[in-house]
Amino acid sequence: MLEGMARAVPETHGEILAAAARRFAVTGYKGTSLQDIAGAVGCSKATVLYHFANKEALLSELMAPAIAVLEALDARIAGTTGAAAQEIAGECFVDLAVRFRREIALLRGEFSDLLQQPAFAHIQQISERLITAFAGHSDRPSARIAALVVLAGIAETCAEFIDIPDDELRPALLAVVRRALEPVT
Amino acid sequence: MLEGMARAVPETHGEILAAAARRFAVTGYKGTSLQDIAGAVGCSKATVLYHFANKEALLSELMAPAIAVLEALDARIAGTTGAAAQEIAGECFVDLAVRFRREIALLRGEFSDLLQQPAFAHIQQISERLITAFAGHSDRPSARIAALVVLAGIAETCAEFIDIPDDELRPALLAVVRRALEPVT
DNA sequence: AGCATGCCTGACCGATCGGTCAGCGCCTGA
DNA sequence: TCAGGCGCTGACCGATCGGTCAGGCATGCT
Repeated sequence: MLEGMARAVPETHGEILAAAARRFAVTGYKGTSLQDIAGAVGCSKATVLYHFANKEALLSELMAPAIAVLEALDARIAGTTGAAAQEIAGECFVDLAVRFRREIALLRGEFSDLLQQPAFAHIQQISERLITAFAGHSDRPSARIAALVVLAGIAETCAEFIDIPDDELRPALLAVVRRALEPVT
Repeated sequence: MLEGMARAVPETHGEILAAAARRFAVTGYKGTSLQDIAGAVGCSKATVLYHFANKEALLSELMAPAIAVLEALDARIAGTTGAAAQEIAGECFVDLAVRFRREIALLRGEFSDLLQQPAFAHIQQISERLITAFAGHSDRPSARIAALVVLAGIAETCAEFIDIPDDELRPALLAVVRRALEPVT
């Protein structure tokens, strides 16, 4: 059974995944039909649904790595408070957003819709904790507003700048975060 | 023919417009069907299409005031440069975003899609000029990145905080803008 | 009375969506 | 040699979308 042996042909699963990632990033999740993906791969729509139980399963598998890192981020900021929380959350989130630009791009605007699905239910809580960290655990509304501006702004900006190199995007974003967040009293 | 006379019944046009604004702000443009709107008003889908040529016409009429103010903003920032451009653009845009929160909310994520339509074609150019102004007309990539973070962050935040009073949201946003934008060299 | 006009509607249309299903060809192990 | 599973497909399904259309029902003018 030599499991190291190269399997001859069947890389369709991965091809579908890659094509879906490309199409979702441009047209969004709802805006991309299974037909579109199948066409990009060069197979039939039925083949897509042979490799993935349904459209949502495709999305889940596509988002899995990003979600794993997001959960790691959540654990990382769990014990922090004040200015340290702001700094650590800023660094980690910018890193995540830059790395997973494509995954963020495909959620454009559908974020709140897709979040409703049970598969992504806990992400809502994580983003809530992220905002709290960005606000330096301050109760002041202005702190929370600044936190949301930064969070949403970074996400949108990463989705927009998909082509420029990471090394250019990351430090610029980090600088914005450090400037924009309200200093803890 | 006494044109001042109160017309007896027919306020359906306005009711449809109001209901559409409410539904769009929650479900988005693409996510809201003409059925939904008709149901909210209490009339048939055919009635909606009797008062409006098509779905896009409904959106256009809904967005008209916001677009008018946006164009005024564009004219206002036309002759500015450097730090003055940042300050004026910031004040005007925050004002616009807060006032037209609902209109912004209904574009959530569909912004880039709807922008393609000829009716909103020039908005793309306006937002381009807005980013340039936020960047203080600097060519540095980091300045443009900061500008986009601020622009997108404000829009998203306004769409999120639809309930809190203007007087609370506006100053907080202005403070973030002044902090976040990269100082002109 | 008769006619026109404005507002509204149910029925219907073609297109597209996500998803199902029976069955095809092909490779492989017994 | 042949049975069986794997990858894949075209045809099809019900639902929903935006949009059309002929006609109903008042109201008001002549």
